Amino acid sequence: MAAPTIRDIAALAGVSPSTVSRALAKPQMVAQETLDRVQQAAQQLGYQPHPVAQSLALRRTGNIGLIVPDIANPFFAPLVKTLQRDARAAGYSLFVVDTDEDADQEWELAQALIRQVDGLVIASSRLSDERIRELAERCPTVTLSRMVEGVSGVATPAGVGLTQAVELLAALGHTRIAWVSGPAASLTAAERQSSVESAAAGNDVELISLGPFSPTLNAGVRAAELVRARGVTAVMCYNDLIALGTLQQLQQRGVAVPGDVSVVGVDDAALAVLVAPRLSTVRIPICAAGAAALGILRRMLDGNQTPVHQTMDGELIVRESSGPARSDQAPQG
Amino acid sequence: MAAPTIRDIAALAGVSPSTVSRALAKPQMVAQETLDRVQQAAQQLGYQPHPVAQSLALRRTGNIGLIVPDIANPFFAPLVKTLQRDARAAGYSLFVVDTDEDADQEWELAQALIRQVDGLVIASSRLSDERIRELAERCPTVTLSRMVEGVSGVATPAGVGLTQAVELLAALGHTRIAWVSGPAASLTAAERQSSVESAAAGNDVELISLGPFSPTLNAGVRAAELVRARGVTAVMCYNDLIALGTLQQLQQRGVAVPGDVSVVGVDDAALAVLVAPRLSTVRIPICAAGAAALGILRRMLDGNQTPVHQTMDGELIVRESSGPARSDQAPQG
DNA sequence: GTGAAAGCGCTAACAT
DNA sequence: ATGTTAGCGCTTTCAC
Repeated sequence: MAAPTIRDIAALAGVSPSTVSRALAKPQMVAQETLDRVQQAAQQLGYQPHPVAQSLALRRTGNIGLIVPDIANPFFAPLVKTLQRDARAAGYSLFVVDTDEDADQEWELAQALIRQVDGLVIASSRLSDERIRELAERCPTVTLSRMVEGVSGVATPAGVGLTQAVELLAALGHTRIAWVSGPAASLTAAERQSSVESAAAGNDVELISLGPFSPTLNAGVRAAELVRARGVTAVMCYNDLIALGTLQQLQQRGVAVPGDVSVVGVDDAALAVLVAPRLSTVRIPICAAGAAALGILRRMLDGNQTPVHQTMDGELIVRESSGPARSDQAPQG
Repeated sequence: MAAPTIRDIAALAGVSPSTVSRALAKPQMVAQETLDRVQQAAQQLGYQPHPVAQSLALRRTGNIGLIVPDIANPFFAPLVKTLQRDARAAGYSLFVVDTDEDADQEWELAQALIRQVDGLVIASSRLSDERIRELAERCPTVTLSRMVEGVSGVATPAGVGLTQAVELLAALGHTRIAWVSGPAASLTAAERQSSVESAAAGNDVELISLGPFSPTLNAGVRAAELVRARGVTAVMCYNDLIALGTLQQLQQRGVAVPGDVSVVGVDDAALAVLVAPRLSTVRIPICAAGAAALGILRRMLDGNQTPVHQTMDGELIVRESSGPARSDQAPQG
């Protein structure tokens, strides 16, 4: 019943435990004949190496950790999936941790995680630069959608795409645009907001900032009411979830999209094409960026110590939720 | 730079390593004064116990494993999230593994996982009963949305809700209904199909079975075309993802939902309320069932060995994607 | 109440 | 090419 150990198979094969270890890990270091005996014994006993013991001896867990704010967010879910696959292909297991978008919890979890993994990918962290640096000192780390000086990272700024979005809306005749901002604690949110602000300024559009909002559907529903009250003809949202909630609620209220108001999101989550009208959005290449982050991490684990920074810009995907501004718009106060 | 060990803090506190271990794990077993010294030393050095070493010594990892077919599936994502939270609250970490809906990979991953966790929750497994039993023998296991004799599990059959759905559609005048079936390899798919079949038989409705289809949006898009060709007035789908794909594609093709055809899914994923019309669907209480499974698992880890079986039925949630059958429907061959 | 010693299952020098 | 020894960091008898 108890799982067989390396000693059991050593006994059965009539060799020493270390020979078994060698035979299994480095077959070419042992005589063919011994190899056969060992393999046969292992086979016979159904031997499986004990990863915990290996970890302790090797000082290497074979795990890599991934910290995300919200696994259930359709933006992060595909990231988790690709990273798990990529990690596995590289011989690692992925240990995923969901922080519930809470900085303190993120810190706690990271602390715990750090000892059980060989490296860390931290996506959209809410941690301060100092704390991230502290983690990075104790464990090879690469940040995703966040850049910290001295720590490897892959940034995925939405700025380019957001500017494209503002330009598009301006070209379509929108002069007053609402911006539904993200969580106050999120750096990404701050970044996106300032991108939109400067794009608006540069395109002569008046920007009405609403929020902060948590990055959820429900928040979007709430946002929709505020948007309606402001009488804008277009609304840009911190992310697709908010945008979809807004979109849905606007329609519920009889506001036509894009007839009465245009809606633009950020992320290009899978559901963006699922709603009617399909959502125009700034696509963030999160999976590609995640893969890049993993690549950097692997290089670090192979000894390359110098921090690497990389940037992958988002771009606007125009779909049906954006259109020309209503010309018969009610006058504003 | 290297993390402090128990010996470092022992040295600093002027006691032996074993005392440190006791002080940290069982404070009441050491003198108050020693306790203080140890705690202070630990504090000072920023000591964090090494979970891998603890695991090896304690023969207990503090992890529980969760195997899901697809993390990115909006049906499973919330499950992962709740389980992670619940597990953490109970002092465990959750190790999640995505099998990509592949039985072989599931087997491989399970094998690897089993040694790194104290217990296993397997959701919607594609494994054979024998293999699940084999896993259960080696590691406390509870199945979710699947029942295997001799292994604890929480079932979430859709049968009740599917029957309600067929009854509803029949009452609304639908006499020919399409069933878009799930993956051939999935037991859940087989179960649901037979539930629908008997409900159809019992309600005098003709059932057109289509498929198998993979449980994805894209599959639903394909299914929509088949559905159209069959000239039915209602379609029930293996899950919400397929249903949403179908819904979307039908509308794209100018087929009104529910005016021309009614659409019903299974799961009640978060997006079901996000599309227009909102999707009528059989709600599967997956999070509650997951929590129950975790509860059972914890009891097993606390020594309770006898297998527990539990069932949580799905129920129909009626929304706007289902309505009366068209009366002017084209005659069928 | 505390320390010494053994051991969790494996790997890695170091001998031979 | 193989066995012996020591050790990864922690816990736990077993003495004292």
